[in-house]
Amino acid sequence: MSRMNEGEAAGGRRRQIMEIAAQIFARKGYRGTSMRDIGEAAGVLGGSLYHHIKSKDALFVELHHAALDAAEQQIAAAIDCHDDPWGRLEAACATLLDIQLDPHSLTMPMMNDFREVPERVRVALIDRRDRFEQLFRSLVADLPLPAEIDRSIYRNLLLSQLNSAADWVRPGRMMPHDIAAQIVRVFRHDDDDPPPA
Amino acid sequence: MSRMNEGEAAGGRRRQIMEIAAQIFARKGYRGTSMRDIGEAAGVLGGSLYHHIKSKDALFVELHHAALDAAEQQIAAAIDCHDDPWGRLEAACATLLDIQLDPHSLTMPMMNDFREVPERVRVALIDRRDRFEQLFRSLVADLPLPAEIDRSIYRNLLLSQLNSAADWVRPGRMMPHDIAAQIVRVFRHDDDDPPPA
DNA sequence: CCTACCGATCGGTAGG
DNA sequence: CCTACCGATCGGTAGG
Repeated sequence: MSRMNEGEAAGGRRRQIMEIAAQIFARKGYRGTSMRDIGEAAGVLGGSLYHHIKSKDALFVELHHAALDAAEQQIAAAIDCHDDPWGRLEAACATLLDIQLDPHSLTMPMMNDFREVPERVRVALIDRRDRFEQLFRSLVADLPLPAEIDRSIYRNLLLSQLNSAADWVRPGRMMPHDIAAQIVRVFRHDDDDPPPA
Repeated sequence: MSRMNEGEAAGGRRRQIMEIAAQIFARKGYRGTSMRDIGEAAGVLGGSLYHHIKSKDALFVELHHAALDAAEQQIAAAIDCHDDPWGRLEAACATLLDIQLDPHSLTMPMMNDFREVPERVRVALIDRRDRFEQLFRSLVADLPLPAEIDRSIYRNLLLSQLNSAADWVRPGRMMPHDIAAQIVRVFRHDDDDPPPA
């Protein structure tokens, strides 16, 4: 029993640190977060963190990858509940917004500012994000869009929308699902009924 | 004549430094840009810049304000050429994208990452940006949108779209005006002809 | 997990 | 505009 507690404490400790780090990164950005900040929030000195992690870079990349892994799973599950292409898109948007706007989700909101991250970190982040975006590539491919809309631009517009939502949404004033519904309302254009004048 | 050259050199020197700083800030962000970086690009040591500027904070705020001033003027001029609300919106989008995507425009592209900037700087930036966004508030107010679209969300979606365009647009692959046209195509929803089934 | 420290870099200044 | 420097802070390490 005491051995389990020790093991749990050690294993849980690393995860705890990761979650704390994720929240501070999300709030203050990569450069704005010092190892001493993370240590303070975890109740230890900055140097002590290096028994659990290899470097600040590695910590950040690991967090980013874990966040996208979790997001992919949640979105895939949400999509499966719908058959129609617009319903699937709205489910994906709502799930992603849920993640981006939940302050407890210790997840990805740092997905954006690639500019303040070291070069080697940036290539790892971009590579992972590109794979993530494949999911939306197929969602957009299934939409019955009018021919004059470029699907590549359309997908980028939609994704940058979802990524930057955290910058302007006032928490509590509107639910993520309502915002997702509004986004889909704006992005919805059907090709099926061109009124034969 | 030599006195004019001296005066021009001194006045032009400050402007030259501002333009150089703007480009580096735009590329590497506030925290990622050191005064020594700016100095190097200007051909002087970092400390020497302080004869022209008061502080890094003040320099950044001044650049931000000047960029928004210029953008407001250009957009206002572009809008004046159009009478129909959608044409005015597209002209505004095209002008703003021109500015955001032009690497020579030494303008605002740092408008976003408010997170890596000191507190007092952030409030100054946000305050100025809010005034800038009034321009789009009136543009959106004039649109004949369907009733089920929330104009407040609509405006925020559009603005975050324009702000983040620089993150995904591959320079040279598509002209800013074409992208603006696509954006307006996606955002265009008319209320005028609800087909009486 | 702490103490004690490293080399590097930062924004900024004095004095010329 | 430079030299020479300041105090602060950074990521990270050795040794216990």
